[in-house]
Amino acid sequence: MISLTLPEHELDLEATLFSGQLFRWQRQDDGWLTGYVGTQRLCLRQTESTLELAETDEATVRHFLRLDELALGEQARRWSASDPLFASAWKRQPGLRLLRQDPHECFFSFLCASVAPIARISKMLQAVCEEASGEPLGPFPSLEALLTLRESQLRARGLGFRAERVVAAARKLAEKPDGWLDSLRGKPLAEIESELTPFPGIGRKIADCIALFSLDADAAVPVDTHIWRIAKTHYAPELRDASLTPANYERAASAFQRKFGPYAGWAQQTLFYQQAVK
DNA sequence: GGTAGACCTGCGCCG
DNA sequence: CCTGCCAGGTCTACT
Repeated sequence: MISLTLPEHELDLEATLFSGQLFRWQRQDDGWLTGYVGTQRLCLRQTESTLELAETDEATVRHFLRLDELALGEQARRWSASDPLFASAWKRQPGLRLLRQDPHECFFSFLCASVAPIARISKMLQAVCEEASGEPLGPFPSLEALLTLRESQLRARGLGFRAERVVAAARKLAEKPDGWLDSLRGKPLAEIESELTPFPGIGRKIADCIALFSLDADAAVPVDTHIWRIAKTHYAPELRDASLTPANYERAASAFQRKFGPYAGWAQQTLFYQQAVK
């Protein structure tokens, strides 16, 4: 087993894993948390400023948690100094990081996420895994396995109108070259959005979730109903009586990006958490 | 460019 | 116990 010591407020593992970025991690006995990044199983536990790893190599964990890429504590101090709303959200819940997920799982996770609470998203994804691979809690099924799924089968498992989208999106993804989704990592956000939104069931919000949570687009701000409300009341008051049209989505996201800069997506996650999860 | 409806379902929630 | 509404949106048909 490996132990890492982290600076204070650099990571709150539990809050991070259950902040609605991903939906299939499990709480085990003794405080261990387990989940997959691609086919690799991770087993993590945090006690105060110590992070313990089991069954897992350190490099994989650092890459997944993005530990060496952003000194979150310092960044949060600067954001707190310039914004009272962020300051209060961070004070209540420091250490909320963004993770680097497997784009494949992230793609299908957020395809299932529209108008569903987190508990239901988890349940739907577990059903998808069980139907495609027989293992509800195993690694996320490959595209080949997902291609065997039928809409009727997924509807019977509670996916609702998302069932058709999952089947159609998998088919469309299969037409792309191998590794296409991974190759989007690091591309400009606008390019990622224009590549993803043609997929059935993927609009701008879900494209931004995939970009932010798995493709390193740190400035992406997925404007859901909660972030929209925060934008209207705090960062873009001129939108107070507006509705969430595509043009206003852009204005809201831009307001966050002006306020928080190239890592606006990270700030957004802390604000979102206070509003929607906790 | 913007508005209105439809679309599945729930260890759901409130009255 | 039951109706009605809401939940991390997207898409389509209209104005």
